[in-house]
Amino acid sequence: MSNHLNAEDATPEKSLNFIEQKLEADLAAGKHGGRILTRFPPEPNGYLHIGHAKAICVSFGLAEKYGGKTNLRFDDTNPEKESVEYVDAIRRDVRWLGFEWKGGEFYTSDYFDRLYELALQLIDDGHAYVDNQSPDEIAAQKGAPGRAGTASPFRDRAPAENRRLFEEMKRGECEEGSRVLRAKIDMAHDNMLMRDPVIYRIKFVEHHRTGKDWVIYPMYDFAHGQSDSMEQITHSLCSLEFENHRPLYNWFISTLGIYPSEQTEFARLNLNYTIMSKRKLLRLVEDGAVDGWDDPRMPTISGLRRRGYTPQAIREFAERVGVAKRNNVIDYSLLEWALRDDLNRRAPRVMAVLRPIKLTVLNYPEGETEWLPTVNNPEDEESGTREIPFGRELWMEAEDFKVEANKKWFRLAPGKTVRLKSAFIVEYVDHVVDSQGAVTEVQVNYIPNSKSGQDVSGVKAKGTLHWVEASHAVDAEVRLYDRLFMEAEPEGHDGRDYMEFVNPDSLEIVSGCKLEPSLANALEETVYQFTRLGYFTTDSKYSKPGHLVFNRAVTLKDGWKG
RNA sequence: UCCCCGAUGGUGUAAUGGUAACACACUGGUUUUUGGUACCAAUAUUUCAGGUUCGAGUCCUGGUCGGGGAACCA
Repeated sequence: MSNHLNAEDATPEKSLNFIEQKLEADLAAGKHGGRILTRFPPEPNGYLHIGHAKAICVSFGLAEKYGGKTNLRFDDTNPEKESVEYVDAIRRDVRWLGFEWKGGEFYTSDYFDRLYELALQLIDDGHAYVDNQSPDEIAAQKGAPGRAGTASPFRDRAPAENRRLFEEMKRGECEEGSRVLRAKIDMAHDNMLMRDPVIYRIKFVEHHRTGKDWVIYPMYDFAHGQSDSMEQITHSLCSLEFENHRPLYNWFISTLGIYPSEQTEFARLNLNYTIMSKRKLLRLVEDGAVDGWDDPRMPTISGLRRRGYTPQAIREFAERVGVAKRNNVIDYSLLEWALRDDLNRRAPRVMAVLRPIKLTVLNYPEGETEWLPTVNNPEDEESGTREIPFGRELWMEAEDFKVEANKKWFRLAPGKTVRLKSAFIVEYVDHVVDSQGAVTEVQVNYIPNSKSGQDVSGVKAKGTLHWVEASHAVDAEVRLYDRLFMEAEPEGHDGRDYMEFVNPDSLEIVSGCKLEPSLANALEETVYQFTRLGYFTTDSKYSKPGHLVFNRAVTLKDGWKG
């Protein structure tokens, strides 16, 4: 191994994850003719979530890295739970993440004819049989881990009879549940999945693509590997839960003698304080615990998008999470870090006051306004400047004033002096309290020669506050979010339903917020930094020109331990 | 009870028989017209017991712990 201690420009070789290592080895060995073709195969029975985002980044990202392509394939073999709404949402989300399915768009349902032929081939070769037993009977004969199963009385039917019976199933001549087609493998196999798995079942259910054409549908195990094979997928990457399915995957491919796609499993993403199961997310939607699949608190891609997350942040997050075979639970803070890191560099800074109280500059002339220049983003020279109005009547954040404050308090309080961001230094004069004892107004004097950028006052102000000039302010509603679940692992409590842990305070709607005037024309899909408050974007569902609604994507990191 | 997989700081991920590293989080400091950012520093790691080897996180054996596995779901 070489080492580059003395080479200053030596970029450290980034180590490869185990799949990259396999890909490089396969490429070097000339496997698959040096071709890389992966696939992303969601079932259209729900919206994609952050866990899928990782899978997408892995399958699409790896193919991209090694000059290959990726297919998008909808694994639509169970018409009961699937719909075109989900198909459309999935296409939109993958594209939004920045990936194109250059290998093509496919549907397992497109292969129903071919799959049927393969089933016949299995039957003719004596590798499959029609079983007339009930689900309960079949289950009972499965045996148990460590205990062999027993053969179905129909296991040794002749191929010709099996073919006739299976054709009857296809023609819709049998009742649902009356027959299934089973692969004939080994009822004593250590892997329960190899104990003559059911591969076709009867369902008189209309399919969102094939309509009423079919009344028999292939099971996952009979459809997935063969679909991979038909598309000549070289590397079929999936999550660890399918490890037990790999022997079956390979059995069908070798028994059928079709293209040898290969399955490799990696650990799926788990995030704390949320859940990652389409079925469970669906329940949140159906029970009205959230405002749809794209509720900004949802870990769905569409929810994150509505919340203000960027594709870049999600992809960086997936990159940081890594690819390995060990089960993991990622800290939610890593996701937030990725967002802040991205937005810090790109988000325009603006000023907004969420919980306004009056800030009156006593020594500033009444009715006068001046426009002060301010930078759009200190991290980005090219973002330029804009002007914001300043006057006698301002709004300030209620929590930036305290009647009694100690030395560590940098904000406004009796005796304190602060800088108003991009404007002047002001010093406390007085404050007004209402009958409840709440402060409604703070009065200050400004120091005229302390103007931002040309400060010759010599006055030091420890703190800097955001503010908005009152006469030009724009009203808005702002939605603040907290984690959806109060428990780090809402699914990890035996005997307790995850719905019990839904955080009742995960949404806070704040109205009467005051924004600087430029925000009247806030752009959709632009995420702004509200100075000192966090990153916000207009809500795609509720925000309208006359009624602005902003979502807070994430707060700024708060280093103040006051 | 049987099969498969895994185990490295708080959380992830690397080290491919040769000095256990990187990121996030946490803590402290410097800079700062965002208590942000940036920068610096500090804390903290190989599941256990044997074995092979000059040398083991890595290989072998066994244990322990964790995950997955019996659906006419995917």
